[in-house]
Amino acid sequence: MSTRSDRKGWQERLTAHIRAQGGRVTRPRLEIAEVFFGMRGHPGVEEVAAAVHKRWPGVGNATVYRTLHLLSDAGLVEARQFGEGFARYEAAATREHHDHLVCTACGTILEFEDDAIEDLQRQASERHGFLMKSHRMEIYGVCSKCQARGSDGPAQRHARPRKARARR
Amino acid sequence: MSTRSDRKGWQERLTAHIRAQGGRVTRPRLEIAEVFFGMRGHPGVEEVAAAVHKRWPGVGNATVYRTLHLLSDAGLVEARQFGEGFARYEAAATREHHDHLVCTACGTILEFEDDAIEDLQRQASERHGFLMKSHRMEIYGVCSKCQARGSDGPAQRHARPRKARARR
DNA sequence: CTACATGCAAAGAATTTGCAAAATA
DNA sequence: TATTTTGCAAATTCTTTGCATGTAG
Repeated sequence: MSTRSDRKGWQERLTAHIRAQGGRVTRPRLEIAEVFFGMRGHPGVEEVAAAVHKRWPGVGNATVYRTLHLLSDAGLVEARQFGEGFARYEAAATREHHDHLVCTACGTILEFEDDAIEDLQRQASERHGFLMKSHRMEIYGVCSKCQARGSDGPAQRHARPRKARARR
Repeated sequence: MSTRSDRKGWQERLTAHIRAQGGRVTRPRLEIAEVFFGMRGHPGVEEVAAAVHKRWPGVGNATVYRTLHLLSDAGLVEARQFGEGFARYEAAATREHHDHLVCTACGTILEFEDDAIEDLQRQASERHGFLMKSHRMEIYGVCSKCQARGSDGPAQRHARPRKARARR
């Protein structure tokens, strides 16, 4: 059953959300959403903005930030923090809930779900009197490809953030 | 057994680490470590700096940042990201491993450990061919006190970061 | 027409870095 | 004394905001 926001419905869902707030369904908003939902992976704002500019030059970065927030408010998108010092976004509610496996060597991010862990998290919350609202979990390690390739090396995530490739 | 870095050993461990790098055991470094290990909770750099200044005015913030990194390299401290847009630190290796329960109403951070979850995380990693190096998990919700007090409200963590109380 | 949205540039916040002066070994 | 550190301020990086102009409804 149902809290679906798959590749089809974002248009209507977004329009509904905007109208509900007395807002306006504008060209840039639709363009940015269009591009975002066409992307794979967990792009950062910068990546989204670049993709948008490729198809619709003239759209300002501030609007990309603002629209991503809008999509987040609409529940169509979720912000993630992988400890890199900037936010990454992903389409929301693709599945019930999922966590991430982040390869510290190549940066690949795999998604996975585990109901047993979900249950234990809920139990742990209750054990401490918490009313669980949400949770996040990331496992950092080396993916099979990098293990085979023997590259345990670079792309240090975790710990000391804000240093990932500079780009200005 | 033994990867202990409790209230006693940080002095020697830090000194050893510094000397091993051909570095110097300086006044500010010891002062900052002293203050940090005397603090409770998961202070952000700002809080650490404030506490340091109270006892040793004249220490620059840059040095606090640099020393916290040093402590991290020495394995005495761990950086955490609770999605607030800034890093929090905690003394490392107090226990085997633990996760966090973050109250979205009052900001309290509780620690807990759960071996069963640890096991499942390892299993999930293996299932996807990952060599797990580390992992982090946070549960966001409302703590018992806030539930009783009926405050589900403010202190929005998660999602839209970088907006938490401004202080300059 | 009128309120909301956009773009641009400036403002902010957290963190890093350059450099001359200070301190350690 | 030779280097490493420190402090301060300036620079960076990501994100938010102010404001004049553009535009959906």
